Amino acid sequence: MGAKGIKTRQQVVKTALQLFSVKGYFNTSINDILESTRLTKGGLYGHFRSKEDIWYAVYEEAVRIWRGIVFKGVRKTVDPLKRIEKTVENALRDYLGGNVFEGGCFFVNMLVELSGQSASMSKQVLEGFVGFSKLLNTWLEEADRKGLVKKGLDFKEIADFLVIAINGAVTLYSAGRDPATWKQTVSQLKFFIHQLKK
Amino acid sequence: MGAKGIKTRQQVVKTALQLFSVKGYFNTSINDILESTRLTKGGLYGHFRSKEDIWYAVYEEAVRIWRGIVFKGVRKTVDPLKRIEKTVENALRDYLGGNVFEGGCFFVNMLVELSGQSASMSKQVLEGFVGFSKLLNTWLEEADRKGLVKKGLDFKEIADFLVIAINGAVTLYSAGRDPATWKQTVSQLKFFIHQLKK
DNA sequence: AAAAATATACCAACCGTTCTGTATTTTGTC
DNA sequence: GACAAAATACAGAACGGTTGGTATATTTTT
Repeated sequence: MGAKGIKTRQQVVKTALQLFSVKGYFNTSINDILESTRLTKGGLYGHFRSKEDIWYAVYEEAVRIWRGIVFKGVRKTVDPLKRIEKTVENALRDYLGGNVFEGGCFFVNMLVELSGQSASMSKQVLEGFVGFSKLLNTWLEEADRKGLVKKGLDFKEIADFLVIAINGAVTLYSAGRDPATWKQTVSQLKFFIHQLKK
Repeated sequence: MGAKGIKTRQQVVKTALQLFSVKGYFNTSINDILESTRLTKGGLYGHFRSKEDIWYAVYEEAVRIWRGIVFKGVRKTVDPLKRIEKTVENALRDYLGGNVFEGGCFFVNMLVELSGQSASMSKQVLEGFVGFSKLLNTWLEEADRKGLVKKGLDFKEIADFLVIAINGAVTLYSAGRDPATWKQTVSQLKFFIHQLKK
């Protein structure tokens, strides 16, 4: 695979990512991708074996982008509660509010569309969310070990709730495009996290 | 329009509602509806002018069903905070957890799929959510007038947050089908509402 | 018999995919 | 660094099947 091929392949992935996020997977046709990339069918199918194949490549790219934004400046944050706060803020203000994907959040859109349609694809997305929740969970346990939070909290439930609230903001912001949606959620979740402190 | 016609029309709406909720609007074909209803195209297009026309009828039916479940036993609840609590519980336990629509929540699914695709259809769905939030808002103001809640609360923000959290639970429950998802959300939101009290 | 409901047959446009042929790069050899 | 051989990248036509929708004929209900 030469340098040229890699470049056009990346271009296809980049283009398909935006198209999938706006139009959805099923309602984005191969022709849509061809028109946006100025490729032809032969060119496209030289890089990907199928439409589903494109989706998996797009998913990986989306994860790469998402990680870069959501975990920016997070590793160096020592206080685990501050780290959670920072991550939530990044996810809502910079990722969601930053309109990184034209159609809102690629992952939520795909999760909703593919649930009950493609077991393997929706599983892939769902595992991403589960992994995110588990990460928040470990940070909560770290806060517990450091004696920063109240006793008797259900960390899994709290981590899940954070992910749930973020997801809810995504669905409404994607539709209404009112920045108040994610701003309010940041504010409410900061308050929520504050309530956990000792 | 005779009795027979009304009956088959209702049957189409009922069937299409389930299909749309599972497969989505675009990925449900007219043929899918025909196979499930054992009708033919001529029969179907005698009742509806277009696929979009079917969707609007389905939307109204979905609202009817949703209202029946979410507001069950709510009107007779005098305490506005209890009324909110009851509504949230109905929405998560009976509506979402009751698997009323096979594919999860029809409204959230449609909101995600139709945003940026059909302005008129997604607007219809979004207005439903806005209306729900406004209703919760009026109940919060009622609670305020009765001196039941703390001073200085942003009622719109709180009402929006409740809707957002419910929506987030919907997306994750629809995909994972783990009842813990909505149970945890009920628990967290009850706690959240409790915090508002004087 | 009139009216309503449904069936049949058909359309042009589009779907994802595969095929063959042809440029265009990349690579190995000198 | 020049040059041919090999590998890669791309174009474009064609495939069988499906899409939403329509016009007309037939059956069923009233």
